[in-house]
Amino acid sequence: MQRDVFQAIADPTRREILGMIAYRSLNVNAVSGHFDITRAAVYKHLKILREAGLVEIKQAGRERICHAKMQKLEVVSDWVEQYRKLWNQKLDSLEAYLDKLQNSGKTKGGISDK
Amino acid sequence: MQRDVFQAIADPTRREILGMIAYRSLNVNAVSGHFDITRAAVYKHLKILREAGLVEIKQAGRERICHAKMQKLEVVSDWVEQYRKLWNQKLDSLEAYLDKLQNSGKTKGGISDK
DNA sequence: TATATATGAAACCTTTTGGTTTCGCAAGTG
DNA sequence: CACTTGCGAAACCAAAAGGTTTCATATATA
Repeated sequence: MQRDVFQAIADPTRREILGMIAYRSLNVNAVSGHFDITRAAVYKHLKILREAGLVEIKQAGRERICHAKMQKLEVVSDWVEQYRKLWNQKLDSLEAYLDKLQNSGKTKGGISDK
Repeated sequence: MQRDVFQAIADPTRREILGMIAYRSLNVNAVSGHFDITRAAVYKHLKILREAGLVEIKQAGRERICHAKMQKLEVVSDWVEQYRKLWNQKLDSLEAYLDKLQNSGKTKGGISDK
């Protein structure tokens, strides 16, 4: 439980599962039917997604319906977006600017002085 | 090479490395110095980040300077943001709406008809 | 030149992943 | 009730991950 969302979405099969059920919940069989791997393997992926909070499974008769909880992706969004300014701007000029900073403030270490 | 960015950022150590060098490039030793694991282990993480295109390493004398290439995160941003509307809106009402859609169009399978 | 620094890479190890088979059980159905 | 469906879980496996130690090599420096 409380598995890392970053790790949960690292696997392409799991991202595909999320895409499948994002707008339309499906039962376990329907999900596994879209893949070439066994139902058991898909079930394991679902378990990992559940542990990350990205999927909830509710019983309906003998079926278990998989619901995507995409709001859990917000932690990923937050992490990525904090760096957006680093690639949204003209990177060349930004890098030139940062290089200047780096060359003027060498005392902090990291890159050894020559 | 051409390693998956999602998998590259799945590891917390690698995300921390990226955070360290995002605004200020560092040499390999400086990066590994911030972790309790061995330099060799950090070097392996750097290798994975490099293979994903998230880090570039340039030689400078006997040092190798690690530069973060955060624009590579855009593929992650794109994937996540396509689902933002699913959690930005009042989810309860959206889900109710989708449930209606689901109950009216049962022919497509997925959830078996009762 | 001898020594110290900064890396790269190989060999080896343990745990985690991603899969497969197999078996058991609960819930609908004929 | 017997049978089919839809799952969940266990046992087992090979490969990948994440680490460690060790060794070789290139670049500075005293």
